[in-house]
Amino acid sequence: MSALDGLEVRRTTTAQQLADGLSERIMAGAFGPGDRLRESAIAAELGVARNTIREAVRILELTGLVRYEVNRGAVVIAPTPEKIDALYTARERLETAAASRTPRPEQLEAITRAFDDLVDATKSGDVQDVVDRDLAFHQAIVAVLDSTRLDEFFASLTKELRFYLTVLSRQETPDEVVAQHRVIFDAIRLGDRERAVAELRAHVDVSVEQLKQLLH
Amino acid sequence: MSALDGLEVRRTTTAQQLADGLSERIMAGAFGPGDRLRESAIAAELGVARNTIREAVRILELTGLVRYEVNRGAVVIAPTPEKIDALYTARERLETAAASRTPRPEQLEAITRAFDDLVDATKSGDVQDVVDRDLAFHQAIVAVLDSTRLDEFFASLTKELRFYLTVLSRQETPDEVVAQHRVIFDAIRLGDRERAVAELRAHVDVSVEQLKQLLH
DNA sequence: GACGACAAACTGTAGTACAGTTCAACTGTA
DNA sequence: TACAGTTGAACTGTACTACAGTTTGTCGTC
Repeated sequence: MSALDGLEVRRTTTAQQLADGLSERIMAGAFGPGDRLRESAIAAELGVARNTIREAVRILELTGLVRYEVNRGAVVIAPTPEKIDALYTARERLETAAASRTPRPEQLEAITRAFDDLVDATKSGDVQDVVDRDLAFHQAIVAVLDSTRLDEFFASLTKELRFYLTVLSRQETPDEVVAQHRVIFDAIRLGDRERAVAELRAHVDVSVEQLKQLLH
Repeated sequence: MSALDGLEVRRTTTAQQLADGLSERIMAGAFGPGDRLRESAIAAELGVARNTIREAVRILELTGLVRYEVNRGAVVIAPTPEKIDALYTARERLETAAASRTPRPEQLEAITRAFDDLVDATKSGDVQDVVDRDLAFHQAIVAVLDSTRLDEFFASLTKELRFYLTVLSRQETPDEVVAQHRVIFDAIRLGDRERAVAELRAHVDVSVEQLKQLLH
């Protein structure tokens, strides 16, 4: 332990900080799906140059939260049934692939912790927290694949999904959430991979249908 | 069929075109791994403004070919043993997940076509072409997962990989290439999923070792 | 040969300018 | 009233200039 542990200079650019900040705001719903990010307005409000904002938004594009349209600038992504399907299909493939593997002890522990956290969260009743724990549980499952690249990719899917969930403010009873995840968790814990895969598949099917209904 | 089919206006920005062009050059080896992309030099040479180049490079970042370092600008990604491992692990997980599924007839046809193309390419002796067909074959396998998002993700891995392969100009006899892929293809064609998975795994192992040796 | 000062090259950011595009409000017409 | 065409404000895409702060290579010194 050095005396300088934790000390760190501000090794980041203005554009990066802006991107992080904007990302947060978008996730919190400050900009709705389909909204345009107007460069001059943001630049003026935050007191930075327009090209810096432009760069920040390009960084934001990396995370998938906005996309560029020619002559319209950055637009916050909006959920469509097709996008929801594509998102959940990818999730389902990754999670079932993970569930077909035998987790290492520490991976099983991580999944167990994630499940316990989820149960706790449902008791507290904080909807946003439940969503986060829910997604964290699934991330822990994917981690069994032992691939950082896939972890990252899944995290980006999760980020998109979390955004959709936020803006759609899904309503689900905590008991349902726990029940659905418990069967998955039990199957994994008991090493019943076939059932884990089947339950995951069913869980994803239910979720995608619920979500698509919210879009009317 | 409309009378205007295929008619399209040039709906793209300068920055996007620059990004495409730069991507091509990098892939072709005009910039080696670890090289910096100097903004003013490129801007001057191409007769565009520096901020346009900056934007183009941010777009490039999306494809994963370069990454930004604070105060050093854009740097072409360089292969390290860890990166190679991470790349191949992700590939292996996706491909084996795909190989555990039963392909639909048209997917099997696509795989067959890809394999035939690969065989043809080895006969012609064009190394770059062989690499392309090789990767296309694997992409066809991943397509069995039926997920556009995963297809895209795999394509991005492929792009990185192809770049590494190009700069390392791997040498392998065409016969070896065909033989390795034939066992995989045969297993898939015959519906022997277990063997397909095993052969894919072995193939990836061999490739990653070869590639890591090239890095010394 | 290691060290440190110095200079050159470059990035990060600000700010201004302007042509071209989008979009919504307005206008005239059937 | 419905609709086509026009107009103008708002905004994007791009260029150019400027400068502080950082990195890096070089050169002289110990």
